[in-house]
Amino acid sequence: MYICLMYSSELIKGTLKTIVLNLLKEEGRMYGYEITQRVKVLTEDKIQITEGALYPTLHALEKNGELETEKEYIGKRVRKYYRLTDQGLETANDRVSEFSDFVNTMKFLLDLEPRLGNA
Amino acid sequence: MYICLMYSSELIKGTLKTIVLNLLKEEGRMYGYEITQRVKVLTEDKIQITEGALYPTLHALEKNGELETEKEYIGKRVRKYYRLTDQGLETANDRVSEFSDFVNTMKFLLDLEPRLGNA
DNA sequence: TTGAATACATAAGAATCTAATGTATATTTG
DNA sequence: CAAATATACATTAGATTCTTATGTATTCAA
Repeated sequence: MYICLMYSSELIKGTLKTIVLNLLKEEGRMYGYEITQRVKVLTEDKIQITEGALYPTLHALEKNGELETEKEYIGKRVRKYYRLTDQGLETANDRVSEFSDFVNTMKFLLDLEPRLGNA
Repeated sequence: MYICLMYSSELIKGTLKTIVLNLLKEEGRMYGYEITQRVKVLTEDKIQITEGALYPTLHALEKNGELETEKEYIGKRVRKYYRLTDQGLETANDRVSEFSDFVNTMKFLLDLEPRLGNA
């Protein structure tokens, strides 16, 4: 019996943007460190986003116009909150749809279940 | 409405080994070019494995003892058939289980459906 | 007061893929 | 029958994305 404590990084690759965009869609706004902790808790430690992976991704999404930021000071410590732009919301929806479609195709390919109708 | 002709390469990354190992598990033996064509047909062109991605992966899996090969000549043209070793079969099963588990976690995380019991 | 947690950031290197290129044989089509 | 397409292997430069490590600084708990 196969028990998985944490997914291979290989498997998670490429889903980081999808996860981040969707979390921001649900939560409204979040800051980086908060995202890493939220994902860790929600996935029972199976997906652990490192800061070295997250921050460059957030910066890239912001540069690309999907996210906008506002800084807040908690005492002397700065916190950078991210929220979706209109374009970011579109991208979030597209990414989740694409992932859902992809999973459907993969399940068919891996013979896990018959293909559902999503042509 | 979101229509997807082909998944972003980002999303597919990391699933190549899983796909290859599982196909070989189902088919017994296949050669490289055959794998690319089979995946293309089975996924209705949504996943297209390039040879530049496939051959290095096959070589790595062979080097790692997951696959073994036999050459066959079709006329003058060589064909390299791959099949799973015992270890490769184990890996294939693990990879598919891991993917299935991962999808379950992702669906919960993306709020697509409640988490199923696979702790 | 010292270690852990919070919170940001970057950077070198690894892994994996894309796109291009190369070689050669076989088949189809005009 | 010549030319284009398909079959079948392979490698390589470059891009992307991630891991691991490091750096800075504040806040909180022991």
